[in-house]
Amino acid sequence: MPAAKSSKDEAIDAITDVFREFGFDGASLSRLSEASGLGRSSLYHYFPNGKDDMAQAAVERVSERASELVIGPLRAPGDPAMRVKAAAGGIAKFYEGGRANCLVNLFAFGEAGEAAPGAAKDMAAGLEDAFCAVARDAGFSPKEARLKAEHAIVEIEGALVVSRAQGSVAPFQRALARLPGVLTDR
Amino acid sequence: MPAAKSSKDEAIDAITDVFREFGFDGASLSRLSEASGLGRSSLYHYFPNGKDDMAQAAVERVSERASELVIGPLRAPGDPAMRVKAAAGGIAKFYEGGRANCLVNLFAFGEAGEAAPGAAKDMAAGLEDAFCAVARDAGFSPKEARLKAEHAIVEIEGALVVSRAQGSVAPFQRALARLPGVLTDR
DNA sequence: CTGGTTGTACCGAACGGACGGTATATAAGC
DNA sequence: GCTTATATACCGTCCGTTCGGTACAACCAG
Repeated sequence: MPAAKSSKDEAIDAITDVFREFGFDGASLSRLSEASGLGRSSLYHYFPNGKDDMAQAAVERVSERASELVIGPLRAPGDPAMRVKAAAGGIAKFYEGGRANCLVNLFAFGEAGEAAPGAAKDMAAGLEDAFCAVARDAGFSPKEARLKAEHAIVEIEGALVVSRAQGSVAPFQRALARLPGVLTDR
Repeated sequence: MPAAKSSKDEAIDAITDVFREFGFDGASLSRLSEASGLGRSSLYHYFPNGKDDMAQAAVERVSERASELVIGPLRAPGDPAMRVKAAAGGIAKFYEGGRANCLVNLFAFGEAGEAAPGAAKDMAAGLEDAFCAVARDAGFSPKEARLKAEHAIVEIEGALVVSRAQGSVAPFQRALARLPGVLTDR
């Protein structure tokens, strides 16, 4: 099967972009409809529970990309520092070089139900686990590795906030450059 | 002057809390009215330009607190590392131990005009300048100090995001503990 | 092959309600 | 009486959601 993208599939891509740009509240049905090319009621055909369903689909889509781009490289064999460097490249792609926002941050506010923020949190937890495993491979104790993984997530989330506030991706790029040190240096 | 708090002054406190909890879009006039104890008309009496005025007042209020609690200690005389430790205590208070959110992050989304996000950005810039000065006192070049200051802001913003997502202030507390190292260690 | 049924994809219009904001009137303080 | 402050009622707009309905393909009975 050549995977012939369904129109729902394409809609999810568009919807995801809207959520990442405007957050949950800011992603109005009008915007979602326009971006996806589907009428309001068509959206409800695919997502019977409305915005919450759409947000959840967006998180799932984003989680898949995170798995491919970031967690994959982290789990690959090889030198931990090199794996982190590869993952940093994936992170840059994932966040469009620092221009895109993180759903974990975005869905923490607004009227989103429980499902989407929970799923976003799960995705972050998966990422932290992968960071943690790399730190352990670099020789750190489980406790140390867990802290280093948390530190890495903090740097990424913070860099996204700062980059967005300043309108420049430079802080994000610098944070990515720090990442190998954060995770593998004593 | 015993500063006899005006009713507008008290309203700003309440309004600020609402913005910090719900963000710009989430801070509806109903919520702002209820929290401040002022009717709609009174709010518009004090803030003729509506929500944008209120948001700007909130940023100003918050900036004052940041000056007292964080920038003040950073500018005090003494050992740089000690000054950072004192400032970390101020930051903890400022963010209610990690429970409160940062307006720089919150106002970067939603329908806020230009003024409030701009003012929030200015506050962050002031904070970064103060961090930068400490790093220079610790012996770093202007360029190095600037990067360290940015790094410090990144850690704080990121820690707030992670703490909020996880519903625990522990990541924030750990980031604060890292702060002296970030700013003064070679 | 045909006519009818069923299911899927999709749409525009409309709903009730909440939104940010305004107008007018009343009341209190100097 | 004038300014300041607050209440009531209302405005138009947009929100998320639902409704009624169309277009079309697939299936199935005769």
